[in-house]
Amino acid sequence: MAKEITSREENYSQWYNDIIKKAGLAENSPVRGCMVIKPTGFGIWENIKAQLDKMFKETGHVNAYFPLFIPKSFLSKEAEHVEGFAKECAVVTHHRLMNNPNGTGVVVDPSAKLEEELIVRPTSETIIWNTYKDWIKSYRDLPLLINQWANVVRWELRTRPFLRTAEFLWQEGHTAHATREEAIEEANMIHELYARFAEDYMAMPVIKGAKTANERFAGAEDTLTIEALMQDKKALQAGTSHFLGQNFAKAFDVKYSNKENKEEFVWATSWGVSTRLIGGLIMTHSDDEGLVLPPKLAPTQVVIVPIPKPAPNIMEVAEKIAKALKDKGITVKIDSDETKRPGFKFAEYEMKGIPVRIGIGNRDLEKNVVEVARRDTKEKTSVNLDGVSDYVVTLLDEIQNNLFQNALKFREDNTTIVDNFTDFKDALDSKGGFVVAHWDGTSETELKIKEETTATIRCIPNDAVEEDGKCVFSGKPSSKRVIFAKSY
RNA sequence: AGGGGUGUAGCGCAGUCCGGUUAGCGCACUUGGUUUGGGACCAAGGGGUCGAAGGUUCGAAUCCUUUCACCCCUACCA
Repeated sequence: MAKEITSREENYSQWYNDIIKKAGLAENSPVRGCMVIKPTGFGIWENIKAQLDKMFKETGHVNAYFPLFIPKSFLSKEAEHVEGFAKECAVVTHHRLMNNPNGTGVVVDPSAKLEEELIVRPTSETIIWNTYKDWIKSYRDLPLLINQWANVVRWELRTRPFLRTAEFLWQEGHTAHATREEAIEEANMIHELYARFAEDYMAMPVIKGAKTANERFAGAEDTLTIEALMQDKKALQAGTSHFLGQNFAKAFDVKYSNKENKEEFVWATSWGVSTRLIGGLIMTHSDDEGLVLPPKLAPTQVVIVPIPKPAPNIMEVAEKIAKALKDKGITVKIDSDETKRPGFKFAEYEMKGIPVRIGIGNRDLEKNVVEVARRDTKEKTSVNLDGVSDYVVTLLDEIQNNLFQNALKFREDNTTIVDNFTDFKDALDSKGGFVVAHWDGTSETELKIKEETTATIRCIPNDAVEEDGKCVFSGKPSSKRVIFAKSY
């Protein structure tokens, strides 16, 4: 049978696109850079969302919703912020269409021009801070801990499904605090939360660290990031948490009265993860046979494939197993479609990344067993009927853990520590991955390295050890190593 | 943004150089039958403004002009 998925070795980008298509995650839409997220892809997002939402609520946040459209003037209130986003904003200029007077179709009605143009939110800081201005009067109103689940639009030139799309889904948290320390603590706490989510649920190991000034969010004082390494040895920024200082409070005049009745500007954070995580998920675990999903985020965790040979009780057994699994909180699908042969289904479900497949046929039932196959290693085991559900529960855990360990090993194997620029370039060219080196802390050096190698500083890791060293590029003194990589 | 490539049925493609009946093939789809432990087989069907617009011509998927979209590589990008 013909290979349906291009191998990673042959063409990594094509492999990525093939996975998305063949696993039914998403497809392109008539609008450039926008995609239709199909039920399977959206199912993954729903699981990501459900878990993160729970974690946000557990840490005291509440959800709200702010408008899609933002008055153009809002964006210009924070200088760096406008600089960061102005080039990629969709702008609404009119509010009405009319029949084309010279022919068929519709045209924009020139008489329906808006007084003030609206931009489609590329992120919501401005409209949210404009609102917070009215909500925050006293220290008693703080902290304000709000999250929203929304879509945003950034008019990107070059797009890739999930990784960089013109419209994407995300959550954005926006918090206001009385003190600098409290806001920094909030940004750190969310940073840790993101890392925990990435590792425990996505089975995607991440490096926690701070962005350099060059890579920081437009308008932030400090940007914290989780960085993951993809199978093509490129880094993916998977989630960011920003300490915004008082920049937005000052731009939107958000003040509160403290206990001494003195007016002060509030301190802010914002933080987000997006549907980009799905791209990260694909590129962390999947193989040349198709998608591989960590059990904790798989929309369907187990598929049961009955082999329809004369054995009257096969469906009965399948139903029984399905019920036992559902009782344990596992999502199960029974595929009883008799127009497709079992072999086809096996290949199909592997391509779709369903973590565990259970095959039930005559041969098994004679021995009172079923065949349990795991997607990650493709191993098959005969399991006694009585213990199937317990076995599967344990197996799902094991798969989740195995995926994480494999990804971690991959990252370790592709992390190189270097002490001079020759080795630095060599490591990037011959091996790729994370390159750990001393840096003198200047933007100038960072940009020069970027020019010469295209690699950027992904982050200054939280756990970097203090040590005396020399910048790999300039030779100037450095106190700790940072992570360089080519990135998405 | 530069370079390269591709647009013909839902998907993958042939046909285009050298214009000529009714535009083909594989997969998928529909119906019937035989099958079913790693991508089944037989038979009969349905499905196309040949990416779009304009032009040349008796005649255009094919030639010319314009345009749009997508893919790959390089660059850019939070």
